[in-house]
Formats: sequence, C-alpha cells, structure tokens
Amino acid sequence: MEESLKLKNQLCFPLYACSKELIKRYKPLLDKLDLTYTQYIAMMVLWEYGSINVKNLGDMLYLDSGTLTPLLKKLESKGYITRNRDTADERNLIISITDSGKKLKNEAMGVPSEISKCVCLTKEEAIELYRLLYKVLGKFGEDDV
Amino acid sequence: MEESLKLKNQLCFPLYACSKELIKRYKPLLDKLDLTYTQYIAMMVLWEYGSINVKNLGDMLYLDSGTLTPLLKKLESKGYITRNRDTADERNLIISITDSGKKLKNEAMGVPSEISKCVCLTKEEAIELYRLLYKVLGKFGEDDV
DNA sequence: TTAAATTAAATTGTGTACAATTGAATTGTA
DNA sequence: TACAATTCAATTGTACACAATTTAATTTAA
Repeated sequence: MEESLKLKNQLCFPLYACSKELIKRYKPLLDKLDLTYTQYIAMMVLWEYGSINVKNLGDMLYLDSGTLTPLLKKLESKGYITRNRDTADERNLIISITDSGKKLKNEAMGVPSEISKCVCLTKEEAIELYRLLYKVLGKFGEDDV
Repeated sequence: MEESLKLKNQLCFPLYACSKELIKRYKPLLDKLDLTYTQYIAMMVLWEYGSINVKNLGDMLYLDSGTLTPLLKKLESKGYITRNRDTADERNLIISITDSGKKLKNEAMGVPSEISKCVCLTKEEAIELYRLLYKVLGKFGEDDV
C-alpha cells in the first residue's frame, strides 16, 4: 500500500495530538484558577505586559477576534481584565489587567513546573523540540496566509 | 520579572500554535475534497484499514465519541463511510469505507507532499521533531488521564 | 478634501473538542 | 444465574477556532 497517506507517516498528526494531550494535563491545574487553557495563555501575556490591544494579543497568540472577543468578555466578567477603546484610535480595544488579575498570577506560579513533570524529555530534548517548533512557526510568520 | 510564566518560556504554546497553523495550511487542499482536517485524519485510518469501530478509531486519533459521533455522521452523509452496529456486540459501531470514500483517496494523494513544502525543516530535523513528539505522546499513553 | 481603501473588533455560522452523563449491551462474579 | 460492574456510543453543555462578513474608525490618494 502507498505509504504517504498513512497516519503514522504524517508530521502534523503527532503535533495535533501532542498539543491536545498536553493541554488536557493543564485542565486540573487551571480548573483551580477558573481558567481554560486559552484564557490562561491570554492571562500570561497580560501578566507580562499589563495591557495590550486585541490585534497585538491575537498576533502573539495566533488567534483572531472571533475567538478573542468572547474569551475576553468572559475574562472581563470574571474581573481579571478590563476592555476599553483606545481614545487615540477608537478602532482599537485595549485590554488591561486588574488587581484581581494580577493576584491570580501568584496562584498560577506552580503551573509550569507541574506541567514539565508530564513531559518525559531530557532537558536537551525539550530545548530541541522548542527550537524545531519555533523554526516551523517562524516560517509561517513570513508567509501571508 | 519571574520568567516561568512568560509565554515564550512555555513548551505547550508553540506546540499548540504550530499545530493550528499547520492545520490551516491543509484547508485550501482539503476544501477541494470537501473534508475538514479532523475528517481527513479519520479518512486516513479508513483508507488504510477499510473498517474500524468508533472506540478503536478514537484511540488512534485521540478523540472521543463526543467528537467522533457528529463527525462520522457527516462523513456518512457525504457518502464516504457507512455506520453499522456490530452484530456480535451491539455496543460497537463499525465504520466502513464506501467505494466513493476509496475514490477520494486518489484525490488526496497529493496532499502530504504539498504540506511538506510548508515545513521548512531539513529531513533530519523533521525526523527528530517526529521522534520527540511521539516520545511525549507515548508517555501520555501510559498514564491514565 | 472627500471618496476609496484600509484597519480593527464584533458578529455569524460551521465544526470541532471534551467533560460529564445517559442508556443499552455485555461481562464478571457471588 | 441474577445482578453489579464495565464498556461503548450517543447526548448535553461549554468553550474554543476560524472563515467570511459587517460596521465603525482612520488613512490614503485622487
């Protein structure tokens, strides 16, 4: 049989499966913070930068407004962020972290180390995997999709 | 600032982003076959095995019945598969490929090579990425989630 | 300087994903 | 052999994910 269309010969499939399975490992940890994985990566950007508009947040997370708009409204309803139009350019919506959102960071502090326990790679392998993923991602950034 | 919660220091994020971005590259190719990515990987299993029950298909694709049931009904409505209870054990639903589903394979033949053009890795890097992804996935298979 | 083009967020519609539950069929065991 | 436990697919409910479109604001160019 022709090999090229077999599941085991694809690169995308383990990428897709691995991503989903690892995200499942976040669930019990993030449940304690009342966050989903997507909400968590949005909060990570806000913990680092404090505020950002939806466009730039979307560029960072590889998500569009169709995904972010409802997600950010949910984070707003939880009290972790505020959503305000940029007075200098009313097209932009500026997302800012609240005090409550900042406090959440302390509770999230243990998450990365818990997750790293799920990944059975040597330090060197993890670094190589990281490098290869960003190499593939980098090429995508250059293309206009 | 504490580094551990920065987006750029996570392994899961590039995994998640890379998976999504690569799947986007499938879209124009799969649109021609009237398949989504998830439908495509289900068809790949059927092109190889001809028929399989939902449980085993789900184990292979890391998907549960909540995802597969509607997806398989859609593939059935397109005429690519049939869905029949196993007479030996009525709990099992057996998915079988139709002639129309088999013909679709010819049209899909060019997809893997088109996709490999999107991945700017050397042969050796692609092999290493594949190995690392399956190493991480393998560990998940051992755990009971 | 105003009409066309561009940009940003929101909206709409379709299709996953998955946790939790349900219900039917089968299996294990007292 | 009944009945409890298990297994499998389907269902329910929530949350993305993204293409395509819409609307409003801003920028560009004739």
